[in-house]
Amino acid sequence: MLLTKKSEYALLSLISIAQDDKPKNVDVLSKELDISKSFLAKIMQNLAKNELVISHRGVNGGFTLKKSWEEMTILEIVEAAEERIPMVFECSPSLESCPNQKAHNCSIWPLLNNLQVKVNDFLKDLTLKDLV
Amino acid sequence: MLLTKKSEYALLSLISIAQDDKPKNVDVLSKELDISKSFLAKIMQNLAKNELVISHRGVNGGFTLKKSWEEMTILEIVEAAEERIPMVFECSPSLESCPNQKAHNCSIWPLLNNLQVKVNDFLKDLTLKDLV
DNA sequence: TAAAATTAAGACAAAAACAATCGGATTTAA
DNA sequence: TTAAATCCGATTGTTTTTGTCTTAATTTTA
Repeated sequence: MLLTKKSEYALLSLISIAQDDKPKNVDVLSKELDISKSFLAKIMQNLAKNELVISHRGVNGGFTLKKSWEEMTILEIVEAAEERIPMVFECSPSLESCPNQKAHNCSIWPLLNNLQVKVNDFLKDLTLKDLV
Repeated sequence: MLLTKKSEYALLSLISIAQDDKPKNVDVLSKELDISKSFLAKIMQNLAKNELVISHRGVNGGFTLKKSWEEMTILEIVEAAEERIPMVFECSPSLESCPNQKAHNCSIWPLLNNLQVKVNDFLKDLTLKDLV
């Protein structure tokens, strides 16, 4: 599977946060989406590290968007949530990612890389706004 | 990851088989590609079940292509090797594949499904011939 | 016909990836 | 000062991936 539940939860959470002006905390989010609270907390930490959301600690804390929704691409959301880009195959992102460095002479690397580029472009050209 | 080693091995094996007129057996293939023999044997069984190759048992046996390489799409190869279509996410192939049947009212399903269709189309429009 | 070569099939297992869970530390508003 | 909230690292359980092993079935050649 190209994406995991981390991406699903990140996208659904951001959509919910984007539609609220006050900080939204993981307790509320996890109940709203009916998902694990601690698991979501870690995902939100990654979104905060990557500057997609601002975390507000303490009482009445939670998360707010750091960028406007039309500036936030699906690719960067997924990349932050998964802590890597979504990969078609281990070697597909670049020549260097081939485990044996044989990609320059590989009969299937061009295929895999072409698809990877298409996937990246698709996710890069859509923003959070397109989902809401 | 969208694809696993099953697809990698299937594609590399078929490319090798396509370039030979005699049946090629898994012992030769696994040495040529430097991969596990029994693992490859199971993948080849799936390709045979899906009528992409013909298996020849006994002495001087092995596998030959069942269709011409320009008729064999990458999608059907991958589908046979993985025993399912490569999925963007668990729900992306269709409305029915949403575990909760909530896809018709889901804010991210259209995104996931759109990408799934793009991936399918990409793999469907390429054939084994394009790799050789 | 017998032996050798090969695929077929299924049970089993190790390793990696995925999906959480938990506990304690830190920060902040009231 | 206390309750509410995030932060962070360690750990655990489950599922998927990537094989291994064994036995059976089939085919060819000698």
